[in-house]
Amino acid sequence: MARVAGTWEEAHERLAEYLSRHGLKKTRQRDAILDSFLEVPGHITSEDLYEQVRIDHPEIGAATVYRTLKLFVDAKIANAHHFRDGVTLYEHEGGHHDHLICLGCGAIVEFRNQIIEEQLDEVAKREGYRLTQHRLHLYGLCPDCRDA
Amino acid sequence: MARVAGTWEEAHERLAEYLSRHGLKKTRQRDAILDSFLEVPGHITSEDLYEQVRIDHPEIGAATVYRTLKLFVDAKIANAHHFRDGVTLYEHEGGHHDHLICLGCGAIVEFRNQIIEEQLDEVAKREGYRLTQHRLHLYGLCPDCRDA
DNA sequence: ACTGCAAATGAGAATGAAAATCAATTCCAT
DNA sequence: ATGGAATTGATTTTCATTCTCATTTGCAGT
Repeated sequence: MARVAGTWEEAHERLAEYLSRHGLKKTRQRDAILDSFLEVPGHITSEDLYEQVRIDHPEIGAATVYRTLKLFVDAKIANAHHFRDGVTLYEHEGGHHDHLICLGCGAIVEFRNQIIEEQLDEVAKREGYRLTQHRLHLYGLCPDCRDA
Repeated sequence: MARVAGTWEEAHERLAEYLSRHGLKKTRQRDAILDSFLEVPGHITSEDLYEQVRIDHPEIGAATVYRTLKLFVDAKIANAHHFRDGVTLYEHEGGHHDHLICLGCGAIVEFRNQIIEEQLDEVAKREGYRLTQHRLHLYGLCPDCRDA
C-alpha cells in the first residue's frame, strides 16, 4: 500500500501547523504519540497505541493517547474507522481508500474504485447533499478463510 | 420508502420459522418486541425500543430487548448499523440500501445504486473474497443544513 | 394433562471503550 | 522571568451492551 502523504517530517509539520493555527501547544507527549503512531503499519486502537507509547514513555497516560488520536484526526494526520462495533481503529491519513474486511481472520484489504467514487458524488448531488466523507466497508471471507 | 419485505404477518412468520429451525422457543416477549419494532418507521436503538416496549409491557427487561434485536438480525427481520460510534441502530430488513447521513441534523436518506453494487462485486472478486455484506455510509450536509 | 429439561427471562452486576474531572504541570507570548 | 491558558495524568464517570444466575416457561415426549 503506497503512502500518499506519509513521511515523518510531513506528519510532524502537519501537526505543528494544526496546533499553531488553532492556538494549541506543541508538547513532548504529542510528539511522542505521533512518533509511535507513525510506526504502526496498519490500523490500531487507542488502547493498543497506548501500550505502544508506554514502552518508551511510561509516564504518558491513556487519556492523553485517546485525546491525541482525536486531535490527529482533526489535523488530518489520521483517520478513524469503526469496523467492528464499539472500537475505533485509527490509520494514517494517506489518500482516500475503502476497506474489505475478512470476517474470518480480520484481515483488512484497502482499495480504491474510481467508478464508485463518481457514483457517490452523483448520489449526493441528486439528494442535494454536500458530501463531507464516506465510509465503505465490504465484509466477507478472504481466500484463506473461504477455503478453510 | 417502499417496504420490500414488510408485512406484519411476514415478519412474524419469519421469526417463527427461524425459531423452530433453530430449536428456539416462541415467547410472549419475542412477539411483543417484534410488534413494537414493526411500528418503528426508521432506525432505532435497543435502548429506545426498550422504552417503546415498556409502554405496553413493563415487565419485559432491557436485556431481553437487546438479545431479541440481535435475534431479529439473525432471523433477517432486522439490520444493524452503527452510523455513530458506540450505538447500534436497527432498521427493518427491507431489501438492500445504503445511507446518506446529515452531520447537521442527523437526517438519514436511503438510496440504492446498481453501478456501485456491481463494482463492489468486482472489487471482491479481484481480491478473491467471498462477499457477505457491506456498509456504505455517506456523510454530509442535507440541503437545509447546508444553507443554514 | 403431566414431566423433564433446555431455552428464555429479568434484575442486577460486570464490562469496556471513551469521555469527563480536576488539581498539578507545562508551554509560550510578552 | 511571569501569567494565564492549554495540557496532562490519575481517577472517576458514563453509557451502551453483555454477562450472570436464579427463576420461569415453552414444548417434546409420555
